Amino acid sequence: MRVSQYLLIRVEADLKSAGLPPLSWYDALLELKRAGSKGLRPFQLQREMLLAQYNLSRLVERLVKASYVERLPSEVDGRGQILRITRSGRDLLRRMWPAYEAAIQEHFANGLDSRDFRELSRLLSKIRR
Amino acid sequence: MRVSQYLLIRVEADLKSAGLPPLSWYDALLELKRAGSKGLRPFQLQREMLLAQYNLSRLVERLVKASYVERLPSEVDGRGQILRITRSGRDLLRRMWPAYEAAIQEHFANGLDSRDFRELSRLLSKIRR
DNA sequence: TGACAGTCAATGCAACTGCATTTATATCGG
DNA sequence: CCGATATAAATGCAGTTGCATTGACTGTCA
Repeated sequence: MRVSQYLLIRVEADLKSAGLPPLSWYDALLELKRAGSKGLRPFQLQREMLLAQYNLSRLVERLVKASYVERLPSEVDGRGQILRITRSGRDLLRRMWPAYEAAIQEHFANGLDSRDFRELSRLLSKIRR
Repeated sequence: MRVSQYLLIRVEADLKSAGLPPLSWYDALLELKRAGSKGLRPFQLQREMLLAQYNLSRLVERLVKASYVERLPSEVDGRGQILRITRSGRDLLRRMWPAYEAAIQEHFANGLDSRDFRELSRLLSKIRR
C-alpha cells in the first residue's frame, strides 16, 4: 500500500507540475479511446476503473464540461447513455502521455528489469482473482 | 495501481461494515503505539504515513477529538507538539485488528504462499529506493 | 542582537468524495 | 399487461482533501 501510494503521489505531482489534469482523466480517456466509436456506457467505464458510481458520474461530468468526452443517448436503454471520447480528448491523451511515461519510468520502472516486471505482474494478478 | 486500489476499497469496506473507523486511523495509532510514551511529532508521523501536511494535521485533529490521541506541547520546540496514543487509542487498535486481519487474509493473503510474500516484498522495495 | 530565511503546524476556501436518496427506465413473475 | 423489483445515472448534503497562505517559532549569520 505504501509503495502504490508513493507512486500515485509522485505521478500526480509530475502531471500537475506539467500543467496537466489528474491521472483519473487519463485513465478514463484511455478506456474510451480503446472502446472506439462505439463508446462505453458509464457503468462499463465504472467497472474498468474501480470507481464508485457517483464518482464516475462526476468525473464524466467534468470531462464532458471540458469537452474531452461527449454524451449520447443510448439507443437500446432509455436510462443510459453512451460516452465517447472527442477529438480534443484524444489530443489530451497524446499530450499527457510524455509526462506520464516519464513519471512511470522515473518512479516505477527505474531499477526493475523485465524479469522483475513479469514476476511482479504475476504476483499482483494472483491477488485479484 | 488497480490491485492496491482494489485492496484498499475492500479493506475499508470491511472496516466500515464492522462499525470501525478508516484504515488511516489504524495506521496513525499503530505508529504512535510503536513510538511509546515518548510519542511522535506530527511531522514525523507525516513522513511515516506519506500524508500531506494538512491532511495529517486534520487526521490528528479528528483523533484528538475522539480522544484516541493526546497533544502535549513540545519541551524543546515552541512551534511543535508531541502526539501520544491514549489508553482508548490502544483499545481501538485492539478492536480494529481482528477485522483488519481478516480483511488482509481474505483479500490479500489468500492465494499467496510465503515464497510469494517474500518475492513481492523484494520487488516492491526495489521500487522505492 | 536582530534582520532574515527556514520549519512546524493550522486554516480559509474550493474541489472532490462518500452516503443516502431520487428519478427514470427496464425486467420479471404472474 | 400489471405491479414489484432491479438497474442506470444523477444529486443534495456532509465530510475530506488539495492548495495557498498564515502565524508562530527556530536557527543562522553579520
